[in-house]
Amino acid sequence: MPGTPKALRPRKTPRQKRSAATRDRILDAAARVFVEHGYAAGTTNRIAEEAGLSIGSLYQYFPNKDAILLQLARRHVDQGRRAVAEALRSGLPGTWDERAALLADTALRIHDGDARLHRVLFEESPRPPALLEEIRRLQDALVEALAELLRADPPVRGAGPDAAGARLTAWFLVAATESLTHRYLADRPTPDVSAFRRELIALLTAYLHRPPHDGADGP
Amino acid sequence: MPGTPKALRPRKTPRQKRSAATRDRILDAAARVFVEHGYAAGTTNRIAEEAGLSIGSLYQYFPNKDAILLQLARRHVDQGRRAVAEALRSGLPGTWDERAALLADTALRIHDGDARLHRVLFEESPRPPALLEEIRRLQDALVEALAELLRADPPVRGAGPDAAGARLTAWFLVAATESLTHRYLADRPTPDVSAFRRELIALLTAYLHRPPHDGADGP
Amino acid sequence: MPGTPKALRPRKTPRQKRSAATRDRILDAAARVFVEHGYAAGTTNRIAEEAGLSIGSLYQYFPNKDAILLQLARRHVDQGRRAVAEALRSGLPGTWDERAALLADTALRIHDGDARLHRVLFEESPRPPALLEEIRRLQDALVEALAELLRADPPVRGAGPDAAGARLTAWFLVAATESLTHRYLADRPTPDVSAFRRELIALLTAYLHRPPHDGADGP
Amino acid sequence: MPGTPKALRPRKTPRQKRSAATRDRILDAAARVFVEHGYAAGTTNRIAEEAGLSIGSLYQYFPNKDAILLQLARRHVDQGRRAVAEALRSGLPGTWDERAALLADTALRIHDGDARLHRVLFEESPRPPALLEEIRRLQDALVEALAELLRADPPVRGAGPDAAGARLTAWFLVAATESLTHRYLADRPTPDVSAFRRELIALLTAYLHRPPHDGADGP
DNA sequence: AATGAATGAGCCTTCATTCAT
DNA sequence: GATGAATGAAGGCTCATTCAT
Repeated sequence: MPGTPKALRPRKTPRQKRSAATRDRILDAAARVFVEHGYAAGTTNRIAEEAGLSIGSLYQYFPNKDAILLQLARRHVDQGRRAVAEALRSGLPGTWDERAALLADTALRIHDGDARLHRVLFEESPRPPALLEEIRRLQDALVEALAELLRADPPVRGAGPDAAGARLTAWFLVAATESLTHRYLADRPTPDVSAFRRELIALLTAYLHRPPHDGADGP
Repeated sequence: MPGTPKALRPRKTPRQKRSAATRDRILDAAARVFVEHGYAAGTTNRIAEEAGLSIGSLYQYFPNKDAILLQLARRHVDQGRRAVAEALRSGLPGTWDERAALLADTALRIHDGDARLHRVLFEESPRPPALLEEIRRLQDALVEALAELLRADPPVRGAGPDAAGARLTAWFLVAATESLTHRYLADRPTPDVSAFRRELIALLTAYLHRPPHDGADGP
Repeated sequence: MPGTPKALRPRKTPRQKRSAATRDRILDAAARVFVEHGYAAGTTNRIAEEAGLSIGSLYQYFPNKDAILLQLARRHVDQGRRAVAEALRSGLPGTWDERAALLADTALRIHDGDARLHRVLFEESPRPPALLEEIRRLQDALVEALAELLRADPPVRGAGPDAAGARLTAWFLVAATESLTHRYLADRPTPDVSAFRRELIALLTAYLHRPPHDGADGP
Repeated sequence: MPGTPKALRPRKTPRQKRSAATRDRILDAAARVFVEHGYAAGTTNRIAEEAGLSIGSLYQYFPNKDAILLQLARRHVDQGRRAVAEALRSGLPGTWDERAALLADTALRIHDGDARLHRVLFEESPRPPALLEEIRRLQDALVEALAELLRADPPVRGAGPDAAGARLTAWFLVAATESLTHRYLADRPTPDVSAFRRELIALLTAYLHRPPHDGADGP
């Protein structure tokens, strides 16, 4: 809009910027409060106080407590999505070992410092089905992409897995990576992250390169 | 106990027996209520009703809601402990593949039908540090026993892991088994339990038999 | 249940009696509070206090504020129904003049001392459709009965009104009686109730005995 | 006003004019909002929005919510006053039958389309005593004027009512007209307005022409 | 020991009103 | 004068816990 006097234009821009900033302040405060107290004991008043706002203001930005949680979860999921996208941006590495490392590193990057929040968001709180669906979609996309890759470029020569097998293997890769990272961050069996990382990659690659199944099993 | 003179039987026993039975009834009721409603919405009144008691009576058996939760969790942990003990009673299998299968089966047995309760108990509720400590001790014992076994009978010839390495590997075995079982029960990527079981065992054995690490790693 | 020991039987009876008494205490308190403050400002805490109970107890008897209002309204409607039924019990008087007097007296009896409450209940508060329906049914029944009577025993010789006319006339009788009684109790244009009563009856009988309509009208 | 030198035109007028226009816009908005949502749920923010103003601006025109209500009520009363005045402007009709028709028509005109607002203003909201007084004064004036007319020109030959009687009769005329109109608009026992009008006029005229009272009454 | 009515702190949320820009 | 973000008192309601019977 050239020609419009500068003084007349902004009008809403600074407000919206500030507004967005306040929203984020509330979300950050909520994250901290939920992490410390859990969902049930993370009261809206506490969140408002933590955010340095009155309770009334908080409710001008979010219609209710669950909306805060939902937004927080969405933000979290988005960060995950972005992390995955970014990891893939520069092209997938050529070997499965490198790919396993990438998986581990991405998981570590996503969850570092956020494991407790993740837990509150996705396990302890009332998650609306819409969010659940969104999460599942994200995970499914990842699993599906990995399964496709497993089929196109089988890590074990000769024994390309069938469709269902590839998907299950992909699910195991994703689930193991994420669950173990979570658990590591909660448990800290070693204070040494790189030791954990190395071991996780070892697990993933061993699993990927496992010799073909001979069919014998039983309790 | 026929033949025992009435007057000699301990006065308190029947009461205590009934008392213990009532406690258990309350705990069972609490388990059902927590599973259905979660911790926060699992009110003491609901528990009392489910147990077929008045709320007043419930409070004669437990000083407060958290005590119920604590007891429930302890019972759950005990069941885990017993399951592990029982698994070992008849002697450990001779091969690591069989041991991996035992691990997987025990995890499935412990959590089947109880995953939601487990979740409520250990993720959604305010867990007192004492309980956390207890859980950790149990897990540590398991991890330590496995580590010991790894050292005494290394699955990979020639390359016996050092002490710390053995413990980390043991932690991975336990954590992967439990986490993946959990996740499977929540996600159900396959409706077929035995497919999951087979794959989990494959993962564990592949990890156990992995070729010695060559030291090269990095992002 | 003859033979049942007296001491074992009552058990619940006294409780229920007390329970019902408490309900009534709450309703009475609510009536007073609503009359004094109106619906919006008649807070549940105020009602509880007026009833000499804690807020928690109040909510053990009613699930929410509207339920209190609804119950109060129903009680009021029931009283009206009973008043009407009772008025008719001893048989309807034989002349329309006496019937008009009965109508007026019943209205006065129903509303005396309750006009403000009536207003709060039926005009100022959120009335659930169910209640509205109930009220309307009661009024319709009354109107319909009167219309039937007007047809069977026309107050004006020769000019029996048609069906629709009878119903409209009946509606006017009922509405005028009730509305004017209400208004009188709110306005008190005369402190003398019997003067009002006389005039109301005069209005009703004049209306009943009005000469047949000649069809000419217009603004 | 062409020709008036700019410098001479009163500075304040345009502002005051605009100010008055804004006030009216707010009142109109309030009327709509109150009609749709009732008093309690008719929030000031909603009113401001409906008026196309910011909440801050609204508070520059009215000190608080009740002031809006008061002003609205006053405007409503004024309209009533004006309607009555206008009805009388062209001279009172010569017969009581025509006067009854005028009464009915005026009531219908005043309330048509406004019954809900009337209700909110005068029954559902906290009316300050000052307003109540004003309303009562207006009604009293009307009643008094009618009473005077009844005395000066008694509808029933020979039996001119005494002072108190005339006032009571006048009150009945006004109250019946208004109450029944209200009730009709809320109840709609006939969808046909003209049928209602005819019947109302019949009631009023029958009442006016009632044969003199013979003094006998009783319960 | 059992019962369940009673308690009240505290939660989420609304909305009239103020005030910095 | 206008704006709308900020405020916080207050309301409806829940639920762990107590206590008279």
